[in-house]
Amino acid sequence: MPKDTFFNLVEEKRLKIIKAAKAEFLDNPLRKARVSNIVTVAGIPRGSFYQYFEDLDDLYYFIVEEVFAEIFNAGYVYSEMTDDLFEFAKISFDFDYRGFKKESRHKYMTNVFQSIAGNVEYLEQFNVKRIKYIEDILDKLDLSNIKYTKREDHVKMYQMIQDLKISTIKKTLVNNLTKEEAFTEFEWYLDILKNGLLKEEQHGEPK
Amino acid sequence: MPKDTFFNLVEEKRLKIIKAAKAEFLDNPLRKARVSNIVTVAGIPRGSFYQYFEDLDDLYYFIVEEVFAEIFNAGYVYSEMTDDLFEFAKISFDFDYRGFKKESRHKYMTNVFQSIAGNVEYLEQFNVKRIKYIEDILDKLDLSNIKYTKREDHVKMYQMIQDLKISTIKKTLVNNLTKEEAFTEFEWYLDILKNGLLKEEQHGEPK
DNA sequence: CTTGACTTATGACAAAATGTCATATAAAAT
DNA sequence: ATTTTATATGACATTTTGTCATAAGTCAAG
Repeated sequence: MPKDTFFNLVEEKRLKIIKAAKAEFLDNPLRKARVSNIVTVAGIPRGSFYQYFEDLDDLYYFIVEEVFAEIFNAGYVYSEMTDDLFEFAKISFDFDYRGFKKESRHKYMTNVFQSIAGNVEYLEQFNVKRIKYIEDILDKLDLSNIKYTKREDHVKMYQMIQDLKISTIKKTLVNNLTKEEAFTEFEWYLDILKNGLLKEEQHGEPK
Repeated sequence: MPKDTFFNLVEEKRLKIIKAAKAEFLDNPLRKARVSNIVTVAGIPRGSFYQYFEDLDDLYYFIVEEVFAEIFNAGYVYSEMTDDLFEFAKISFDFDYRGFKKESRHKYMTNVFQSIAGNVEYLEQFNVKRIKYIEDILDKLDLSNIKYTKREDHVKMYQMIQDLKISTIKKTLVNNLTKEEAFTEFEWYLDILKNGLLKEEQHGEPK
């Protein structure tokens, strides 16, 4: 977490630093980002940087927080548009997809994923927020057509959809899929989630 | 790719370098790994390092390759044990899970995921190998109980299972689940894949 | 066995980057 | 006004990287 000194700064200066940092992280994964570039662009002395932040990681995760907050907020907005789980999945897929494709966001988020994917400590605390978010969204959806009824099952189910969304988006990036292809793919996944892989006559009972 | 010079080295020296590198990558994500540590531990002059490798990344991805090759090979072995898709999924989940829990592997793989997760170029070339692997495995399985019949659908289906496996393992790490909990969770996912989320009377036709 | 072409080894070094610290400045409190 | 507290600053020691000129080794051909 940035130090108090940083939060005490006049807004203008604080925003200038954030802007410079975002620019640096947009161009580089954490591994290649440099304090020296940020202070130059922000026009602050090097010493000040270390008055505000523990180190580069400190600033980095602070900014990642901000971006996820934006994403969550967008989710809340979209959850007002439908109460059908799968419809919501598609709408938010659309939003996430476009967010990723907007050049600025896409490169940035790619770098974000790279940098946080294996940071277990960070993931741990992020997970708490994520579950809170999921529960909020679930409250707004009508799940009467779902065969599972426990809250924890619903959370897992939602996470499953979320994972598929992310992996579809990743695949889109890796394989350079068009928007239509990405959508078709995602809908294919949703279809399996709805109806299962097995032929109908083979279906067993849920546990 | 390491330079020819590296591959021309006498085996002993080559292995010493690989060993030192693995130790360094075990302790640190790529971001924190240092050439200086590796050369010290391996007992080679700094200049030599740059005779063998382009830079640290070069060595890193070379070693990652080796680890994935091991994982794939294990998959081939396990695919001899059953021809049922879901049974195979469970067996390989068990293997992957244990691999991750073996302290040495777990920390290492965590770092690996962190470092490659967002490297689109690397993922791109890795993806080709992955699909080759998936197709090999699919050939050994009996898929007559699956409602989808196209090869490309089978590949997607397999990737889906694979993604769930990985995300379950990640969740295990983040939430410190026991082996039993991890298994229950993974089986819950498989159940959805088999039978779907919707109540039976709501099932639609596959497209 | 010697010459020459090619490959490998080595560590000194310039350049880049980090994090610290003593000192200067400003702001707030008494 | 004076003291205390918070902030600003850039020089500096330290760490790390990647390069390069030179030394040493290998090996085939004459």
